[in-house]
Amino acid sequence: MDYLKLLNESQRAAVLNTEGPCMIIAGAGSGKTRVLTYRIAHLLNQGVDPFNILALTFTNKAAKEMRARIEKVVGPEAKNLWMGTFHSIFSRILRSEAQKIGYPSHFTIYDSDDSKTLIRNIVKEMNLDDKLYKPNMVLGRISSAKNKLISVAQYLRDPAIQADDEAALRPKIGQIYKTYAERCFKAGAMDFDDLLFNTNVLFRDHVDVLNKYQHIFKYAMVDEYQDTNYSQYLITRKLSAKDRNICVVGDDAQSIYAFRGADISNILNFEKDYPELEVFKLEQNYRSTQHIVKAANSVIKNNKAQLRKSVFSENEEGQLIDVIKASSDNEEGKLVAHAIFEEKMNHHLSYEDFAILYRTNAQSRAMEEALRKMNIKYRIVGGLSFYQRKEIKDLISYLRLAINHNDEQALRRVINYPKRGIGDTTIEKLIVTANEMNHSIWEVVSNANQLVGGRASVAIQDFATKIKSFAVMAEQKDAFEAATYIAKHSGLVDDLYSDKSVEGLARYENIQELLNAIKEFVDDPEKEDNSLALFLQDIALLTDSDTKKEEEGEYVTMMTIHSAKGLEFRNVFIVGMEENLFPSQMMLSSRADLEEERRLFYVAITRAEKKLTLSYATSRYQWGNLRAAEKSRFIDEIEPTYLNFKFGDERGPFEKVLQRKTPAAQLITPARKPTAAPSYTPSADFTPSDTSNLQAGMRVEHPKFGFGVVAKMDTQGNSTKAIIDFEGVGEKTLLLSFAKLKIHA
DNA sequence: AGGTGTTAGCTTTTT
DNA sequence: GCTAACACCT
Repeated sequence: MDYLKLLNESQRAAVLNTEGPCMIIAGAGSGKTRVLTYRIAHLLNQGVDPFNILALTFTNKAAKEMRARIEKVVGPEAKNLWMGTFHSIFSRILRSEAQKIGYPSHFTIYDSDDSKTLIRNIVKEMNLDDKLYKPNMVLGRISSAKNKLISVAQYLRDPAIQADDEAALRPKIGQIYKTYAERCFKAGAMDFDDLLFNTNVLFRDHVDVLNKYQHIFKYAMVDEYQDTNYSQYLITRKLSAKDRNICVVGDDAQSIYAFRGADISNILNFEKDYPELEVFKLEQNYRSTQHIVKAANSVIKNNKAQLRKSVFSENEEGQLIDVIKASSDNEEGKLVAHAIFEEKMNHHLSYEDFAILYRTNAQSRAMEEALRKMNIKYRIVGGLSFYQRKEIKDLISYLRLAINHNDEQALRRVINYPKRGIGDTTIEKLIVTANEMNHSIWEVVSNANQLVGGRASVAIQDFATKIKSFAVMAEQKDAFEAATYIAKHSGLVDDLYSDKSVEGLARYENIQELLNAIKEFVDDPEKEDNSLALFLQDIALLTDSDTKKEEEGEYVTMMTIHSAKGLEFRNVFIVGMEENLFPSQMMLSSRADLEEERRLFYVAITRAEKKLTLSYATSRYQWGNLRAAEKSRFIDEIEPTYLNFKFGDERGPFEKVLQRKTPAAQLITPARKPTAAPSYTPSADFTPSDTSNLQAGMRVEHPKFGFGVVAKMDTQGNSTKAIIDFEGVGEKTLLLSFAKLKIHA
């Protein structure tokens, strides 16, 4: 196969330039993956050993695809490449070197749920205000510190950081970081950021290890380089310091992960680190029509911060970009569904040719409903992954605990599920004891006979024995046998099986599905290690898009724009083109944020090959409330010559209810204000009234919210809700059968 | 200790 | 419109 003939001049030059540092600036649709693929194939054909090539991607999917493509060119050799995400490659390396930095080789990887619960627990233990120290916020702060390689000690020492936290009225974040890190370490657990952070620690403190991997990775390639953070940048720099054969591929216009610590200056740093650098630019877009490419260019030129680059297309001019205006999110769904159906019929397409992209996962619902009504099959990428489901997490927690007894989050999850008489107070006690003695919780649990008195002691000892027996199974049997055994003997299967409700049945089936997945893993002939430990390692870094199997048949694909990066579809619909949604409200505060949002739009546009459609609605449900919406500024940034406006029903539900003289104030809930302390103190003699005859307009008193007026009553079946506008608090929806209300004449 | 129902808070995006 | 924590009851 003469792949060199399949490349244009600049692509070929990039492929042939295998020695020394190299940067490929690749515009959208310019054949970047193709270049990377052939570059690796070329290296292999020149006799480079696949074991000496490291290729880092951003998603498992991208890695898998690339490996498959290389395999087509060079054959099974491709299997031996070091190819994967930063997180998966370096967790693999960390496993084999774990002892050097004080971790067990079977360390657990905490997902963000684990991290957040742990932070929530710590905040509570430290008696801090959980309104101020929200897990998301605290974790974000810790995460960005780790991505910049700021250790706990440095964090506490740094006056600028401390001043920041104090100014934000959150001076204890450093302390939380400290406790969080200690607890993770004691639990033998690393979170996502630790995988990169600790890789840096490993390479910094163990030169021999660094040398070893420098020697292994003679050639390194990094895809989506614009999305790397400092921690990742430093890893690649260190690894390629010896041979300097590093090639990075990126497009600053598609940098959309700054929120996760990605730093565009890594590209600039790169030029400084390697003055002998060769730069290649891929500017011809082979994917999209001229209209689409030009529209994308007209959008991105509104950004100030960008590298010089001009993407062009020599494809057909193509159709104009349709803009659909709908009156509500439901109508938007309907119009999009119809448009898809028509396009498919008119052009004899498959549903596989269509993708619906949105800014937030929550937007998928309206689309789903509309597609279902039209009998159009769809598939959703992202959102809640299979491994995030409760019952799955429960079983996984048992498995994790069998492999790593110190895994605190797993232990807390299952120590009393199914119920075995170890209640909250007992668990509380265990934790306090563990913290006092500077032990992991497991150490307290497994020595319960000496450390814990009372009735619960026996239950705890039973639990410990059980876990130990699971560990034995995990060691002696393959993953499937061990997992099946654990599922049964933990009592989890019985518990689910006894629940005969529809949901209970679904949960039971999910457990079956997980066991099937483990069976598949065990049966894979290419795996030489079938252990449970390896299975857990494999799934810890999987995302939803990696999990879903390709189903039979034709499906419209739905996903967020972030997960669409790197993909292409013949017809693309970008929905929810509204102010405060896209661009997101949270990104309007700074120029940099807005520019990232604009790059995101650029990414979305350039996913389309032949036809692009944008849509927006003038009203939309958000958190169960109807809210007015406005056309996104991004639509106006596209040069109008490329646009074709279409309008749906001008008067949608929003306008209609408005005309039915319902006060607008009731329909449009203003953005949530910072909770102002209500100036109400309950009267001592508060006695609830009989509320069975409560009606709109009545004045009532609530022990917590104070005085208010009933705005609306809402009866559904046998439950009645009252929507009450409380003074100084705002609207609350209360279930009448439970709310304590006193009626004032 | 355990179960039930209530309520707050939330959504930006992902490894 | 959903989830996870909380409060109250048995």
